[in-house]
Amino acid sequence: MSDGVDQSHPISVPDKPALEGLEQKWSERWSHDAVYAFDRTRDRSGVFSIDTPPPTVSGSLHVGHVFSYTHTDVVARFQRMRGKAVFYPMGWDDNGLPTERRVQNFFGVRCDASLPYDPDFTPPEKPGKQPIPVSRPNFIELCTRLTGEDEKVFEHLWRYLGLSVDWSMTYATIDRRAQRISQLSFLRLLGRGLAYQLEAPTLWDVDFRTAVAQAELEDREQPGAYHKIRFARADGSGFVEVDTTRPELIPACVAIVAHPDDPRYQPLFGTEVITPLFGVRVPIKAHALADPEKGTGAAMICTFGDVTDVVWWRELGLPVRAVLLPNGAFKPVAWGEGGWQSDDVVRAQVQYDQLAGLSATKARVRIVELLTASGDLLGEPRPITHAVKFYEKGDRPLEIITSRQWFIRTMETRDRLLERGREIQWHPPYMQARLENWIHGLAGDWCVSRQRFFGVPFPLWYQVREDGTVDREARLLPDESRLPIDPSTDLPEGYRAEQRDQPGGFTGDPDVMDTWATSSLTPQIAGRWEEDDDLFSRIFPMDVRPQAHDIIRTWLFSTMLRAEFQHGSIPWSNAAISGWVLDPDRKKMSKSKGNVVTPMGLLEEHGSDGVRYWAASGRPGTDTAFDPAQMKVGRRLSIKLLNASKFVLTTASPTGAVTETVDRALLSKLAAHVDVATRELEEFSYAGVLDTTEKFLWAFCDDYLELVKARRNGEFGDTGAASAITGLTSSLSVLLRLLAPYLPFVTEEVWSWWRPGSIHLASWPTSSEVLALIGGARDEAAEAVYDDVIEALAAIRRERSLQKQGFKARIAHAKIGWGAERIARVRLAEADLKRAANIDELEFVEHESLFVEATFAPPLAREVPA
RNA sequence: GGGCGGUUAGCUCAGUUGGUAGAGCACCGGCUUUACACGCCGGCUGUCAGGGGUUCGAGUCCCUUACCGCCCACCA
Repeated sequence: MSDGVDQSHPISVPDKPALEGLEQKWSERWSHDAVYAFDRTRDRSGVFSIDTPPPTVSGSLHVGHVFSYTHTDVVARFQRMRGKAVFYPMGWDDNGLPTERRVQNFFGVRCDASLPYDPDFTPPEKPGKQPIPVSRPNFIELCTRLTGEDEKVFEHLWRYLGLSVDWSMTYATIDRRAQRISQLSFLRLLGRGLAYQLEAPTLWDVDFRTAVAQAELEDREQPGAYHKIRFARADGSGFVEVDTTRPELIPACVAIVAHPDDPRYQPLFGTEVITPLFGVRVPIKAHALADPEKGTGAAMICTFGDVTDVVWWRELGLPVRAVLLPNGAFKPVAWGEGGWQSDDVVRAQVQYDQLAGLSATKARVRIVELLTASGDLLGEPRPITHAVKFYEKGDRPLEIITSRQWFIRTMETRDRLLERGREIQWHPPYMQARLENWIHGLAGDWCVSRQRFFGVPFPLWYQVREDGTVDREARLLPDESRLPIDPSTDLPEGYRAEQRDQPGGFTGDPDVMDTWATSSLTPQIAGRWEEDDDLFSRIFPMDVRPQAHDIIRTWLFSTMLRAEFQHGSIPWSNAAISGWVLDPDRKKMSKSKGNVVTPMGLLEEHGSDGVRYWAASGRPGTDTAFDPAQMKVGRRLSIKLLNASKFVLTTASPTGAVTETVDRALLSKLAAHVDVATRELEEFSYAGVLDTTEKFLWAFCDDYLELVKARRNGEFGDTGAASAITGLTSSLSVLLRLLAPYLPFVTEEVWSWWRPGSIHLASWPTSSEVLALIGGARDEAAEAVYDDVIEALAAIRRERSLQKQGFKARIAHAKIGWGAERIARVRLAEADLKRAANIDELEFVEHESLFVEATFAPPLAREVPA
């Protein structure tokens, strides 16, 4: 054999092999022996690099993680055995809102960015009723502390599952390196004009009080109601009726719009109406986005009720009349001289003051009362259900609020990214459509700033004018060598701490980056871009990005964007998209649905190999049902492997030339299987390979083992025995290595009985290695014999079953009828067949189709020892 | 409304370039057989979602309908 190991290693097979404890035993050994250490001396062509998804540590790991990370690990182990140096880091996504929320609840604190750092702060033992305000640096310390503990739990689970990660290369999305690279990349984009700051209407979560990006939206069906409102025409000639679901935004109304071809409104374009309650004159405008079918065909444009309002506002050149504060409450407004204009400022003030301070929901109730009283609400509100945009982590509908935010230019790069998407090999291929779909639907540049705390700060300051206002154009940028920096504590070059927030001084940018602004740089972070360029050149562009399909629009897309900007290339050559784990009732598994299956419990119950077996049977991109039955099957396969190995290795010598037809056939078939398996694994088709290899192993046990058992034990002489022993041990070695990526624990255990070193560093089997044992080529004649022998054996077994005879019952005389050619073939393995079928005398007769007659020896014969 | 998947045995799913429908689980029957009873042997199970077309021949290719799921859009 050419698996590159010492043949003289002593063999030691346990009496009662078992799976229990293998996870503990081997995960410790692998760690101790650094089996999965990345060899950074290899050049790019000798490396297989993986852009591991960093799991969110503030959530808990669930079955879905075990599922998809197993897929990646199978591929990693395959590539390692193929001889690649596998770059397989683990990252932790500990940055962002989920962590903030967890820290707030866990410690009972609240971040107040205006407070100074308190180096002696310790959180209370138990969180109090009132959250304690802490400074941003203190808050970040608490975040770091909590995520550090979470990460230990995660790492333990991953090791127990058997992920072949190089744990010395772990990163976190909030660690110094991730911060430095995020800030460095941002400054470079800023320098090239690819990042810019703009005051503009932005999607805004009023609870988190932050801007959010298009990619973080989701629609939710919400109850609402159409309110028919009348607007008096300014010339007194009647009313214009408008249906709205947001009557509370009437004070924010800046125009009425209808479709340019709508004959009902054509005569009115260019005229004015007066808003009810507030008496504001607003124009009637024409715009193609207005839908004559909706409501009355005339819509109220407010600043801002939804994203269409923003389009109308921009394209029609309308003024801003914003009423909402960042916390979602109606802001105070002064009407009249120097304030907002109205035909009746006294009334407007009286009406508006009843809304000021209220949330949108409460204001809606109040304004309906006011409109009813004034007679401007026509009829009853008509309840409807409609989709409303939410921040995916939020609880209240998004508002649109004008604020100053950082953006990364994406719109002009869209076509380039579509091309780049076609350079990537997608697994499965149809997932590429998700990316294209998303890119085609992009509505604007990527808003990357968040008004939060636990994230990567924007690395810059602004000058404060002598009048105390901030000059946003007078940016103070740090030297790249200082990164990472926190502008809330670090100082811009040439300034003193006392000048912070003082007239003539400076102030730090208060925002942090969107979590995807950091996550989009995982290849650069893991590969230590601009820190260890030698390493980076050996792993980038990476080989594969494994991820789920729901974050193609966020993580996959943004990573491609950053790689395009930073390197002018794709970030990886393959995208391996995993599906979800579904409940038995076909719903996505989630904690909120009360699926309390913990991964560790599963691993302990079914064994890591059993769980991995289930996971690896899920094909790329395909949602897979959570199925403990499959884990049991995997466990049985593992046990089978232990027992079959025990049988084979109990007599592992002397080996010799593979002379017997049955042995030659098995090896010939195995060689063909190895070729297919290798080709498919190169294409990430791990599930099919597991399926076919499992079937091969099962047939190996049930048929081949039974056929050669007696011969192996020496019943037909030394030559036949040596042939069988070579066939058995060689194919076992190959089968173990084929299964090693899937069942790393049990295969390692068996390997340790007879081979030195780890199976996971052994070479992947090749067909030439196997064929070398039978003269270097497939033996198709032997394979044909084998197929016929198996068919005959099955027929004999069927006959035995029909006669309700146990295996110990000897067949004194058997007659097989079959075609002449097939009889001739079976005769080439007659001795093996007779012994496997427990036949004393075997007679062949020519017959067009296969039949078997069996005369069993009298029951007395059962007592005769074989 | 646009896009993408899916629909095959009671369940979970395979079915490569068209060529007599498969596996595992479940179920039923038999078997203590020196690797394994966590096992072995055997058996039962189908209008391949519906309709139409191409073909000597369609689960497979084309058209169409229905249903399920996901992504996106719609939010007056």
